[in-house]
Amino acid sequence: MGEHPQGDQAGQTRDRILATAARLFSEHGYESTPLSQVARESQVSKALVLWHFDSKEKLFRAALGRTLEPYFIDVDDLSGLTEGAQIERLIELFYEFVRDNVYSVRFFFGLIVTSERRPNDVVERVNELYGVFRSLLSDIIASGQRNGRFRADVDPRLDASLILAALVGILIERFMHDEDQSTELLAYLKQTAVWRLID
Amino acid sequence: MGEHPQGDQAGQTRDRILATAARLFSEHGYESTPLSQVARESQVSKALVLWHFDSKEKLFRAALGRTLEPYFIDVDDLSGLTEGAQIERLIELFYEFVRDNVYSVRFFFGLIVTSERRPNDVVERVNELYGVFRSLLSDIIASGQRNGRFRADVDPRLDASLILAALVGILIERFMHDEDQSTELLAYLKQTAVWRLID
DNA sequence: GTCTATATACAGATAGAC
DNA sequence: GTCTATCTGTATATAGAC
Repeated sequence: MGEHPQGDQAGQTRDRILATAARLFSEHGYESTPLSQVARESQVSKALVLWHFDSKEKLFRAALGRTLEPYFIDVDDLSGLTEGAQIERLIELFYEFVRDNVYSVRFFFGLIVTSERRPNDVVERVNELYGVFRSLLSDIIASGQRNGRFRADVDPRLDASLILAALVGILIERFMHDEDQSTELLAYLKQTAVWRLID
Repeated sequence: MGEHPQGDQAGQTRDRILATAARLFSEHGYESTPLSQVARESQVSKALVLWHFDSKEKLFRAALGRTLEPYFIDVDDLSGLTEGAQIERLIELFYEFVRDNVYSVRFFFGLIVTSERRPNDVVERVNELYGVFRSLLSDIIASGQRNGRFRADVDPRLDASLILAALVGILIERFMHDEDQSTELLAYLKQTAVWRLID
């Protein structure tokens, strides 16, 4: 497993440090989170933190992994729905996912945007999820076109990307205004995204 | 003006420091930009930097102001165009603006997203520009509706917000993939944004 | 206005006892 | 595994000469 073999009671302390670090890095960023704070809030000494993780850099990597754990999309029962309803459902899922992970989503956005300390694995993981989502949307649109429910002159791939872009934009607006009319905008997106495909 | 009265040759050195600081803060962020680097690249001593700006915090504020200077939208000759063409032009203007200010736009995004050290004046300024843009779009759509060129069942305000959200989303995708098919997506947005209004 | 030299604080990391 | 004490580097900021 880790760098150090572990005794009977597993990595209790190590785990507590990791959880604290993940939270603090997410909230304040790498540079603004001293090891002393991680240690204090984990109720251990700095030395112990470093004994477990060797360096701040490695602690950060480990914390990233922890933060990425809940990152998956649980695509449930879309099968019974029409293409239009499937798209609406996917938009809802995306939004719910973000709502449930505001802190870390915000954190990863920060990581990517500020461009410094941008671990490839993180970017890849986020891209991967983004890709899954886009493929799903794209496939649904193409399917709708095949059985004549959607107009034939839209590009499924581009349309999927556009819906996703709009979602991300709405998300960003939420970050800026903290709690505003973004739900209204989301409802409007659901409405028009599908509606545009049908006419 | 500033805290210190200035001699004949104006604030040459002060200005050079400010420009350097604005660049470095934009590129590397506040925490990762030591005063020593600002001093070195400005070819002055650390002490002089602090003599001019009193503290790193104040230097940062001053640099923010400098970075915000080019932030305005030059809305040229939209009068001769149809509503559809006006919308396309606005989308182009937004994109060009971002392209010409990648570093600082990225920087401000980072500031807002990471939530720490988020000066109110910056957020307000960005919001202001965002608002101007949205109002313009909204007015154009409403105008198009009045003279029957656009369908009546869209909400101008929400539609404007949605277009803007999509633009921001495309921008973010650019940040993630550095140079990709975002121009293709932009073209698609221009096409569908208008096209959706006409049908 | 501009410098060198210094004060002071705190960061990450190590040594070694228990 | 966990601690206290310490090392070492570097950060912001100040003092005081020029």
